[in-house]
Order: sequence, then structure tokens, then C-alpha cells
Amino acid sequence: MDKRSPKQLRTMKTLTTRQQEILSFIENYEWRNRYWPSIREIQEKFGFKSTNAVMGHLRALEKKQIIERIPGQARTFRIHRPDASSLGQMPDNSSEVVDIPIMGDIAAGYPDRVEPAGEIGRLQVDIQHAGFNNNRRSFALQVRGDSMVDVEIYEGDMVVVEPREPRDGDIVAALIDGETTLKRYIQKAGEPPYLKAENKFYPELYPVTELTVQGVAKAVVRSL
Amino acid sequence: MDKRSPKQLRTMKTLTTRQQEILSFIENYEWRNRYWPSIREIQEKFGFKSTNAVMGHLRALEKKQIIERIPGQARTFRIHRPDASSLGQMPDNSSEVVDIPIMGDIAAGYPDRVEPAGEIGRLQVDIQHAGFNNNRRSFALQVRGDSMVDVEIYEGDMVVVEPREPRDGDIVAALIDGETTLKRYIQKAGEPPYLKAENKFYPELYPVTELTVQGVAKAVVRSL
DNA sequence: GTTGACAATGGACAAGCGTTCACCTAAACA
DNA sequence: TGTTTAGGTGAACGCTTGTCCATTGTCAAC
Repeated sequence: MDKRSPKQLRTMKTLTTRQQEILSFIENYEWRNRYWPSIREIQEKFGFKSTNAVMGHLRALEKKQIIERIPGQARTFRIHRPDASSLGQMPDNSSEVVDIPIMGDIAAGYPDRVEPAGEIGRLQVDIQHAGFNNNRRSFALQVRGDSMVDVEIYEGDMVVVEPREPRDGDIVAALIDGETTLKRYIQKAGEPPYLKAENKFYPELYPVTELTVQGVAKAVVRSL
Repeated sequence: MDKRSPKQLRTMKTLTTRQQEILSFIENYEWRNRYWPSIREIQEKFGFKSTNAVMGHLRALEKKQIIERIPGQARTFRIHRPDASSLGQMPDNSSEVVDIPIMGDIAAGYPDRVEPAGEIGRLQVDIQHAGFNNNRRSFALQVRGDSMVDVEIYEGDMVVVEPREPRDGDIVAALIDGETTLKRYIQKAGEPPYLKAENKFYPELYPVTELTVQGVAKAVVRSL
């Protein structure tokens, strides 16, 4: 057991919830806009009534060497996190996204009917390759969870999904328990089809009902 | 022959020398610093005695839709540079799809100079995401070998490579022993850069010489 | 010879924006 | 019980920075 208190643990390198939120927003903002936010923009986003609230968090992040700033200069950040799995998470705040949607959560139906709230980013993918026709309603879906790690699809990856009837062996985007996940579609002759996770620690099998399968995964795109 | 005079040609879409210089500086600045320059920094770099000299060029670039700016906000640029080479060949007018050659083997030099024989397919991708929209001469490279399995890049995957100067931590396409492979580019302050395989069974380090690095990997695409 | 794009000077204003000082609350130490 | 850390309010100061006005000059085109 780690004898240190939660407090002590937090003061070292880990970030507090608030700090993580601030950091995520900053990264997210730059990712969307290609430039950094001003302190007052951060303030506004979090509803602070003083810019100094932001300053406190920035100072903390700077002391922990997560971010670096150039004193006195506007909108200049530098983020030291080579690890950057952060791109994959992007909590919320993606309000002003302009382009074609990456659906973070298509829980409640077909992608056509999804609200803008489900969009967590933009990505235009069109692949004419190996049967991936330049066709209609394909959409990108960002992967959460590790149900497909055995076929090398990881959290944060984007999967291009084409809405169509699945065939045996296809990887499909499926609606299970109100959440869209990736599963392998299995259909043997004379038997009802079912879904299967590609992770040996997830031995679950899922029945296929109407509206379960939303489309077939055609490609994985991961930005580096 | 084009009957229009050089002048007329220039007024359309091409940039004047000065404008090209300004644009290059801005792009370059952002590469190095990860944030945009202020107008006075541009002014100083070019030795202008008035900020308005810069303003004129920026207005011109904006009118030509090369750059975009947010009025009144500091250090906010957005650079739209549709790849000149791709502009001509877009399949149908599906906005900004770029088709990227898939090079099976780029052993003998820069991708520019590669013979069409090295092309084993074409991949039509348009990703407006994480800096990938800046594709000048991007090309796709099919991965052979397992030198990058620790970052989940596998044999058969296609990596989209953008020719440009690498930064510390980038994954780069590098020419080693007459063969193009993927490596991690490491450059610590005050030290010469080197390349490193992302596979714990490949502990090799490689020095960086001229012509070694061909570009920076921006995305992985795997068709399922 | 006039027009218009291009390039640049010089000065000044106002908004954007980072920074700081004083002060407050709550929880976690020691 | 006093002290530290995280989180926040409120207001003000002043540098940074984008913007605008007036003016000058060059060069090719009409």
C-alpha cells in the first residue's frame, strides 16, 4: 500500500479534476481552432467570475511542468505531453465544431438522427480502397473501450463505418445497452447470428436484434 | 498558351514573392513554437519599420483565401492551403478529397523522385484533423516489418506521411540501408537527433544524417 | 497620363489580454 | 490550533497587439 495520503499523491504529478478539465479544454480548443485560447476564453467556458481563477490553475499546471507559457504573450501555450492519449478522450466542449461529425456516442439511434451534441470532432474520411466505395452515409466513430484490442483496434482510434447489412466475420458498430460498440458479427449457416467481442478477457456473446447493427467497419484511422 | 499577362496571372491565386515569404515565416514559426506569431514579430523578422507593412500582406493573403484570421484576436491564424497538386485531380467535386499514392517501396530517394512503378495503389483520404489538412505532398506508405508494434502500427497498415521537418517525438519515415522504415524521431535540446525503433526487441538507435528523414507520419489507416 | 496592384512608412488609438494585489472559503494536514 | 493547498472573487494596471488613417513610391497595364 502506498502510505501517502490522497493529498500528498495529488501534489506530486497527478492533476486534480479541475486541472485536468482545464488542460483538456486547452488541448481541445487548440485542436479545433489551431490556435490557443486566451485566459478570458477559458474563464468564460468554465463560468469563472475572475480571470484569476484560471491563472491559479495555469500556475499549477506550469509548476507540474505539464504546460509551459511565455510570460506576457497572448495565446501562447506549449504542452509537454508526448504521451497525448488526451486527444482520444476529449470530454465535451466540442460545441463549435464545423465539419463532418465524429460520433462519440450514437447511443440513441441511427447516425442520421444524432444530435450535434454527439459530435466530438471532425474528420473527413473517404477511402476508395478494398471495397470501401465512395458512398453515401459513412460516418466515423471514435472507439471507446478495449473490446477489440485483439484485432488491434484501440481506444481513441476512429473507425469508418458504412451502414449496410453485415456478413459473417464483419466487424460491426452495434448498439448494446444504449451504447455503440464494436463487435465481431458471426453468422453460421442455419443458426441465428450473434456478436462477439475481440478481447479474450471479454468472452461475452450478444444476440442480434433489430436495430442492433448500425453498420460495418471498413477502416481504422488513427492520427499520430 | 495563356494569353494573360504575368500580372494578371499573379492577381488570381498565386502569391507574390513577398507574400510567399511572409506565409512561410508564419508557418515556420508555428512549427517551431507551436503557437502563432504576432504581427510585430513578423514585422521585426522582415525589418519593416511599420506594422502596417505586415497588415497589407496579411490582408492580401486573406483575400486570396490562403489564411484566415479572427479580427481583433492576438496570434490567431488559420492556414488553408489546399494542396496545389491535388487541386487538379480531384475525382468529382467532392470538395477537398486528396488522393494519395501508396508507395510500396521508396527505397531510392525522395518520394517526389520516385517512379510511378513504386506506386502500388491509391488511397483517397481527406482528413481535416490534427494538422493533416496541410497536405502538400503527402503520400501513403505501406508498413513492412514490426519495428513499430509498440505503438500499434502493424504490417500492412498504411501510414500517411507528410514531408516536412520532424519535431521531437514525431514518428517519421526514414531511409535506412536503402529501405524506408518507420522510426521515432528524438531530439533533445543541445544534442544531435537520432532515430529509435518502437519495439522492445529492436533496441537499435540510428543517427540522423542528411536525406534520412523523408517525412512525418500523420495518420495510420488500416482497411478491415 | 491615369489607373491600379504592390510595397512600405509613421503615428496613433483602443481593445485584447496577461498579471497582480487583496481577500475569502473549505478541506486536509501536523 | 495554526498552517498549507486547492479553488475562487473582485478590481485594477499596463503591456501586447490588432487596426486604422494619411502618405509616398514603383511598375506594368490600358
